[in-house]
Amino acid sequence: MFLTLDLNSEIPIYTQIRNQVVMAIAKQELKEGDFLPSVRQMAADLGVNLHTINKAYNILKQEGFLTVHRRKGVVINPTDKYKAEKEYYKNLKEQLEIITSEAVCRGLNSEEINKIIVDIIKDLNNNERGRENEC
Amino acid sequence: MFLTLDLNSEIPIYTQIRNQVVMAIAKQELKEGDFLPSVRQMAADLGVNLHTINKAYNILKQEGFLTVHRRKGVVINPTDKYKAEKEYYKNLKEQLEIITSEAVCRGLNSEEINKIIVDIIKDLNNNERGRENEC
Amino acid sequence: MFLTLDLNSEIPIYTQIRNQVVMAIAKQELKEGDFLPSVRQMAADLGVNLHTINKAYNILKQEGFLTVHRRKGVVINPTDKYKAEKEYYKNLKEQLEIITSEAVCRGLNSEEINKIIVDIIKDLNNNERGRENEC
Amino acid sequence: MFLTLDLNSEIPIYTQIRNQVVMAIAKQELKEGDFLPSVRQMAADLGVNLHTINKAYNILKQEGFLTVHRRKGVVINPTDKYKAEKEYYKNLKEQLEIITSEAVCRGLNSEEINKIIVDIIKDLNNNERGRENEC
DNA sequence: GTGGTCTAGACCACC
DNA sequence: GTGGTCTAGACCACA
Repeated sequence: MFLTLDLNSEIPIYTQIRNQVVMAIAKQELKEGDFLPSVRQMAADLGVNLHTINKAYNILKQEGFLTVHRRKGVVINPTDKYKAEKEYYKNLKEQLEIITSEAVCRGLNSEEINKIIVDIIKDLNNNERGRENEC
Repeated sequence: MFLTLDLNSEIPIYTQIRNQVVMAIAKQELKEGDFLPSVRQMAADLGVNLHTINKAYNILKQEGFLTVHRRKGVVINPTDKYKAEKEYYKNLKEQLEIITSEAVCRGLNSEEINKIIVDIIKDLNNNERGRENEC
Repeated sequence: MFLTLDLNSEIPIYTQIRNQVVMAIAKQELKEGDFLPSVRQMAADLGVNLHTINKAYNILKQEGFLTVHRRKGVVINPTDKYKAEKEYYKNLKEQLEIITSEAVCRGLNSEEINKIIVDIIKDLNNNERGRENEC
Repeated sequence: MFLTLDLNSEIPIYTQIRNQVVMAIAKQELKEGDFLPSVRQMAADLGVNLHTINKAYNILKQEGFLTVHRRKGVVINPTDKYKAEKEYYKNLKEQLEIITSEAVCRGLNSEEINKIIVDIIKDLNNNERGRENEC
């Protein structure tokens, strides 16, 4: 399983799960139509409470990343279900403003910050290719 | 005053204050040696409790952005007090990994994200120049 | 419980608590993974306010000595979380310069001061062995 | 003048002054019978409030380090006025217990701590000899 | 008048 | 039940 939790982190467990699912989609480890373990299954796998998994799935559902079927289980949505919209852009910009401002304060310049992002995206793609070669 | 709060936000008030001070430093609206309003003054201005401001100031103090004097009040530190260090880089990368992953999921590519950051930094500098011209 | 407060002391209560926890770790009365009483529990035990305990715990957390979990409570960290670093050495030296200077003024010599420290460390170890024998 | 203040420090100014006078006595920069500037003079020299100097001098007087004469001014006492007494030992030990405990927690051993103290005392003596050669 | 400490009591997020 | 946040109000230390 691709999920590793840090139970000591200050980040709520449900947020960690949500983030890792999103990162897995970005790396294409999870694609449209892929199933996620049931709430009970994942709760058992990770040794956490049902409610915690439930909350993580509900957030991902609300964000458009997946659909929860009563019977079929939890399925990753096609990408058009979570295309960036106006509100997302606004939110993204606000988050980046805060992070970028601090980075600028601490002496980083535009290129250094961009390099970090380019590296992150390169990593996402590498992982993707890696798995494709596996197949 | 440059501070605007969203009391309904999930982001704690003291974090909002902390973020806005950091952004003001990035824009050079606040520079080395500048004073911030006293704890009581800012609490009155913003209509929040004194302890909330205190917490925000203490976080900024701990992060190296400012110094708190018993008598003189609160002063912005010189930039060398909050230069990026190893741990900050690690933290920054982790934050950007999560944000970037979601952006990639939602169909943005490297250039689009970088453009957002370039624009943010441009804005920071514009504000800076704007104020300098005022003088 | 190993904590005794002097409410009339000039030393803030939260500092007294912090110091005693550190001393307990040095004596290995508290070890990695051990739990501390919950904020409310210790506040009740000591007859002080919850926020005072909270502040003590947060200082210890910031110093790396413990981790605060939302649900599980407060746990002592493994020793590698609070290994001496450069800044700590500088700070330690400054503190010892002041104390040592006064001791020298008052007629103590190097050997006498060192003997005090050797005795203190011996005591720390004795307590440790004592408890091990108990088991 | 041997006094350098850090107005940004969290240590109260009167404590800084007190500490530096004690350190100067330890280095024998100040000896029995030496005069200190008057309250007004030192306040002017350091650019601080009269009350601050007054408080520092009163603490030093109470600790036995100096005598304040109405007319003659402020004079360093002979060493027998501030010989270590029982209460001082108790206090010293308490302070060192806290500092040493933290040092032990952070991985220092007895020899490392003692080396720091030996070095400090060596420095005190070096300064002393240095000045004697000046004469 | 400044920040620092402490108390008391409330509501919320997490699990 | 745990810690986190926020409020309200008090007293003290510093300068």
